[in-house]
Amino acid sequence: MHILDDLQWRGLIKQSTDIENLKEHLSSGMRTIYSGFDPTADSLHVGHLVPLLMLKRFQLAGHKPIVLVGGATGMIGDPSFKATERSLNTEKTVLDWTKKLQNQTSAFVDFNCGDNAALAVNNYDWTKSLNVISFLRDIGKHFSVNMMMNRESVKLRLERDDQGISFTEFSYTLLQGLDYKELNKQHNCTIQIGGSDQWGNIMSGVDLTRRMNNQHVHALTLPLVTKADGTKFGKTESGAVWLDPKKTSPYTFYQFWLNIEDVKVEEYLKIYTFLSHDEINAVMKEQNEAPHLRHGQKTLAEEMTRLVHGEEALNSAKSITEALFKGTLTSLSQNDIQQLKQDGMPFTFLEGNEFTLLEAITNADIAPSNNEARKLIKGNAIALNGEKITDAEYKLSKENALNGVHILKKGKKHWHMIEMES
RNA sequence: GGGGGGAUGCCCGAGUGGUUAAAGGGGGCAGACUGUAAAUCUGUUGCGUAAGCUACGUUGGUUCGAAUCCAUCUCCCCCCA
Repeated sequence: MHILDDLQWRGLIKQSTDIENLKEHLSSGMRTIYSGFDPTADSLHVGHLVPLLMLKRFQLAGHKPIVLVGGATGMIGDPSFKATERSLNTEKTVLDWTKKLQNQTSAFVDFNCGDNAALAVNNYDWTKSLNVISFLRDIGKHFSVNMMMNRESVKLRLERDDQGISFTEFSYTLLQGLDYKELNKQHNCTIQIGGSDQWGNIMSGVDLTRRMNNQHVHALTLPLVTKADGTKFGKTESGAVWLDPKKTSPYTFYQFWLNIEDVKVEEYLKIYTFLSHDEINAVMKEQNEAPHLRHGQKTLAEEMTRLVHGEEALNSAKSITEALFKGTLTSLSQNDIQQLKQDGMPFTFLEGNEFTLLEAITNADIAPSNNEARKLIKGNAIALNGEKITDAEYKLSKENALNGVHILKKGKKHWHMIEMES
């Protein structure tokens, strides 16, 4: 099967330059393909995973991926579809984040497989020595401001009467355009992929490469992944779902996928996993026959957790899930509890040997204030060691603990372990 | 350089001297139903047990009383040059 047909089946193609041409281009040799990631935070999140895994898909199909981390573009800020101007991060921050993203991205493609081994680059390398005059003369001359202003991606910023756009952000697309042109020159890169919001920036590169390198290169964008309600995918109540286990624990990560809405399971299996068509069809057959068993969600959660955090972390995540949602808390052994703690269940140690429920909740940061904690307790939202408690003054001590700890549950699925002095 | 508009709670947004901890919507959280799903319905959403305290860009002022009036500063937007 041609890689493009597979991608099409997975719903991974949104827009592209002449698709027949691109298909032929991919069939007729090993191609070099790139995608860029700007350091806008100290970790990637599940949204970044789509293009990153796409690079991997191309690598598996025999092509050579380049993972670009935007040390330079990250200094400027991409205005595409952003409603407001962003404040600039300091040079030190960007540098720090750049390093972190470089480490993260390298886990998803193979840098050691011969001819089509992946390459990691940083656009800071070819922009740092650029001087203003040559940038404006050599690069800037190829861009029409009229055209740039017509871009859908900056329309919001040009039309809203309470928002503007700085020259800094407006110029962003020139830098990204330059990246493509450079990678084409240095590595004969002929395909760039990115989210559909990147179409404009990618086209800047396609145009610039044609003008400066006299090369016709390709562009391919991926659809924006959304939730069932149409909003952006990858957010939970506590923010983005990060790939960094220190920011989003493997257990939380696993749970995130396990909680996917039914109507989205098939879509995400196709977009995010490397399961074959047959495997996905088989999973969905089971899912549709018995949706309440959530075989689809389970498969998705397993595949993703294994991919991002590894087999061991997956097993931990599964065992916590098992203990919390299947068994009864009172049956947990001392060992199980140690395991839960190790596997990343939120944990707080309290100094003292007796606390009211209210104190325990606020001290463990389960609620931001006493007021909030009271509301939760009154609202029947708190369970202690498996039993609902509605008395804020209920006393927690060593005596009524489970093997030395208290396990608090807020709502349906937020757990917290509390240990106190003996 | 000149002229005009604006800054309100997580976000959008109403409010133009007291009944405003601040309408409405979104989002969040929680409850019911369920399958750790979706949809729906309900409650809640500054801090404080409470009295009360702190809040409407900054600082100061007018007033018995200000998010609302005046001055100042900061920032943003639009138009003209």
